[in-house]
Amino acid sequence: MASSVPDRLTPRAREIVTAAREVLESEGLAALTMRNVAARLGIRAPSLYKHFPDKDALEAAIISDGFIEMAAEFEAAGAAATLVDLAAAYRAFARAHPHLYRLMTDQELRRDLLVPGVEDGAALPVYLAAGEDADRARAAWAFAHGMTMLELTGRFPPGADVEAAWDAGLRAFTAR
Amino acid sequence: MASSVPDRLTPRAREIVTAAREVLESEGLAALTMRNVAARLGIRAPSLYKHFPDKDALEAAIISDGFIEMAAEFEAAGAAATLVDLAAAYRAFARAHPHLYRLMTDQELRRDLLVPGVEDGAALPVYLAAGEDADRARAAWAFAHGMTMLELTGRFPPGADVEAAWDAGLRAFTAR
DNA sequence: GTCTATATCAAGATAGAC
DNA sequence: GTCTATCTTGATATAGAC
Repeated sequence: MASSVPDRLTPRAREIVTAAREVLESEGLAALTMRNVAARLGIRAPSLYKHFPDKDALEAAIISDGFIEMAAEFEAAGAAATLVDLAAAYRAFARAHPHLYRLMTDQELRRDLLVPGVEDGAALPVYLAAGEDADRARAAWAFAHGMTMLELTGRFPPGADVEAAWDAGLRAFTAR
Repeated sequence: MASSVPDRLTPRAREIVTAAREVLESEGLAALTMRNVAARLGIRAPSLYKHFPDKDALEAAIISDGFIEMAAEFEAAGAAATLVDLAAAYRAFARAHPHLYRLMTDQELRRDLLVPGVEDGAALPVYLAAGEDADRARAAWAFAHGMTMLELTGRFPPGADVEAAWDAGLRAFTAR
């Protein structure tokens, strides 16, 4: 069933965000330029500025979508999802969208440009799964983020058992 | 007491690395350009290419130094250092040299350009402190890296108790 | 070891016409 | 909503003289 929630963006702006997302995911962050986004739509870069004030605004639109989708993945894990469940969803999201993940998490965040509430929407399930212990939730998030980044950047040595490292960390965080 | 180990670099190359390191640490990764490095030495960018084949080689020299210094910090924590001790040293290093830390850890690593062994030299103390359990060592590293990056990029919400999050994670990893 | 001159490329953004 | 033309800036790197 299709969603009937009205889009926060105009139809043309939505097309631009879609194109930008495609450029990002297929060619990486360095390729996310106004020229490349425009080219994917068959237009010229200056035309984009009639729909977004600058590149930061376009990036923020992509990032907001990312948080909304991440929150949806967490919700799909169920209201009773454990930290282990959420870690699996988190890792799957990052592996499915590695460049988007880095855009969302690996730099300063222009919160003033985001759709209000999207960051909290993704964080809340983790907080709940951590027994409403904010410190534990942040530590578990840091572990997942660290594993994800080291995995995405190829920092573990060749032959390292990444699955086993995830398991070892999750065991630590869920031991009693 | 001064070290008597002969430098792997020529004297002029060492001066260039020092200048590059100063640019990086004081102005950030985006400012680490051949022009800026040269300017700090009072020369022009093309002159640098008589000492380093390209920018990647210069960056690799900085990164190699970083690993050597990180290993030295771990050694200063003693042969019986625990994961908690090493985490404190790791965090202190990252906070003292945030831009260097990101250069070292937050991207693909050109291992072919590094001084051989420097990466392992920094990793070994963690492996030992983790009871020679490679999976546990990698998980603990990921936690420390994730906390460090989230801290450096300002991703925790204002008012978050970062110390408490570190403690919560370290407690998890050292619980029995 | 450093210089000038230059090649090459590419980025974000604006003005103003259509 | 898109265009062309342009501004401004700045990056890595090479050739060849001194």
